Amino acid sequence: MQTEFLSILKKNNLSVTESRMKILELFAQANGALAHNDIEKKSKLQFDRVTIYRTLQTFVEKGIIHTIPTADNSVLYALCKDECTQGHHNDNHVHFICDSCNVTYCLEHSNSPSVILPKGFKQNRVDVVVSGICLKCNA
Amino acid sequence: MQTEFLSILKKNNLSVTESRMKILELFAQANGALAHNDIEKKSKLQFDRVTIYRTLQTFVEKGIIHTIPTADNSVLYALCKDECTQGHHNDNHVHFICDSCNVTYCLEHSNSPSVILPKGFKQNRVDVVVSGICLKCNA
DNA sequence: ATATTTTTGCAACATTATTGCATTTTATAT
DNA sequence: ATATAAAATGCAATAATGTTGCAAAAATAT
Repeated sequence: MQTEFLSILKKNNLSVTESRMKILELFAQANGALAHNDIEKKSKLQFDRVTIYRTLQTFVEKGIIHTIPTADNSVLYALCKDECTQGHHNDNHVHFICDSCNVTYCLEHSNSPSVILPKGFKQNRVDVVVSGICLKCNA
Repeated sequence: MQTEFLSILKKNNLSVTESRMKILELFAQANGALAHNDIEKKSKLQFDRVTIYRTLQTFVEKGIIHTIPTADNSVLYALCKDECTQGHHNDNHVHFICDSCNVTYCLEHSNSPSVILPKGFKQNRVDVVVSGICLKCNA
């Protein structure tokens, strides 16, 4: 596990630091997406707020994590799959937010459906966010 | 126009106040969605920031406007169509954010495609946000 | 082992959002 | 039309969130 995080950082030409390793670990442990605040709580007093902001920003730039749009103003982040590279995210999958437990899932195997746009509109990227009740809460 | 705003408020059992009328007007004038901050700027010094927060919140609750998810942390609001009622939004349409001019459109006639979820997940609502180049910027 | 580069923590600051309460405005009942 | 009740507003205080510069510390390269 640790070695996996290590190779992620190496692969992206990032220095291996305690905070980066820890934050990668938190994402791996989480069964869903994390907000900045979640990370802050889970790593209580371990490192500065600013470090978390900067780490998340770096990870997004490098294509290690991606942001998930939400209707409220919270910014969520989740681990990207291998196909993501710097400057190009391949997060063309559906995100699911559970109304009950509030966990956000990346549904890797539900590809975003294509949308028919009016004439003159050129599509660049599509985000699909479904909300409802997740597998666990439904049981 | 004024009478329309008035009936919207009446219909929702809301007192008719200057700020509410003005904010409805701003939404009607805008060719896209508005952020809290847009409203604050456009109504400079007319009313308090807090009033804007509260008005937006009330409008969302009543189903007069709806929020639009965005990948950055900004919260956008747009007028709902008639089918929306208190507690139930019917904003089942695609939102389009122009990467160039940053205007957000509600594409009323592009219905959100249905998404196939994994077993056990129950769908409640779908938000589709497409980004790209809009009609005006494309010309 | 040392020099260079990068990251971190701290402090200060900016922006965005929330709450309580007194005042004002709007709606209601006479 | 006026008095009363109900609701909305503005202000102040506070909280939460996000950003920047810079010195100290840690990681990498030589």
